[in-house]
Amino acid sequence: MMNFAGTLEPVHRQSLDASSIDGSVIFQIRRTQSLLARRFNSRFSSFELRPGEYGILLLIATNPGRKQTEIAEALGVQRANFVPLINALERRQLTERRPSSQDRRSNALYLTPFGEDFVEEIYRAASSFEAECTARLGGKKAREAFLALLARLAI
Amino acid sequence: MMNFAGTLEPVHRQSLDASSIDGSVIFQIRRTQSLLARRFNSRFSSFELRPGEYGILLLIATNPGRKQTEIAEALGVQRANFVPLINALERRQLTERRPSSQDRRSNALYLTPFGEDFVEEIYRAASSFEAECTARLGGKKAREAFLALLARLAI
DNA sequence: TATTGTTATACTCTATAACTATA
DNA sequence: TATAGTTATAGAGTATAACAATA
Repeated sequence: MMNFAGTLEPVHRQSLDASSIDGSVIFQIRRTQSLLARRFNSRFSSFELRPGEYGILLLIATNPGRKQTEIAEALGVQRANFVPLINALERRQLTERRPSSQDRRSNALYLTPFGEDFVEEIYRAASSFEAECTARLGGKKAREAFLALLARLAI
Repeated sequence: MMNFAGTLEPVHRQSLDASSIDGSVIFQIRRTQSLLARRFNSRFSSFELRPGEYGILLLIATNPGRKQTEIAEALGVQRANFVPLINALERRQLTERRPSSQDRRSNALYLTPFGEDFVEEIYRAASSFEAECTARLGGKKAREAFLALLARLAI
């Protein structure tokens, strides 16, 4: 057969030949993303927090008072799927909805004081997680290069 | 608040400030992977083929006669979840299970002749998809660098 | 008419436990 | 006793349609 780095021939050895998928951007990004998500979840298991929920908290922290649709869109989550996520955070007293003064259709989202403390705490854990990623990548320059390549792919 | 590139302050402007998640490896790889998967699926919609199924076909093509567990493990899929995937491919006459001669517990996996033709066909589509990724990344050197960075992250 | 939040629903992907038949 | 394949099940994540309240 073939791979994406060049040509290929059939193989039948002791160890399985995975070069056809190892050289593929779509497969490798899928595998690495999946592994990183598992790593993140196990690291944050004590906080009972998934990457999506942490993203919501971060975005509300840096953008208090925005409506649900705006936060959801920035995260790439559809507004219908955002509802149970924000419900769970609200049930844990981390966030609150306040009726918007300008538009009575929308909810303005805020962190509670407890939520603020919580975000500060998990931010430290997230920073160390990101620092570990930076180390694996090979330093700050490699990290910037990696983020730039991800951004180019996503255009 | 803060982001992973440096320090941050609260913001409240017209457009939402997403720098806290845009500078994060875990969020950016998640977003890009999700976007690429959607792009792949829409590109391959005529083949009714998802990335995982295409991966199975590629691996069987390059490693005919291997047992299910080996193919599943190479893809990072658990053997329990592999069963419905290979069932679907077999129902479409793309692959077949043959009883192993050495070990009657295991199934040796093969492409059917029709499956061989099918893989050749979708390989052309996949190659153009990968070529498009290469172009977005900025050329072959950038692609190699990107795959190397993904591999470092996954260690 | 269009938008915000919501409910309901469905499909994929992933994770775990337990069963059977073989080894 | 361990392994290969299978079944069942449950949890995330994601997608679409439709509704009420409001613009």
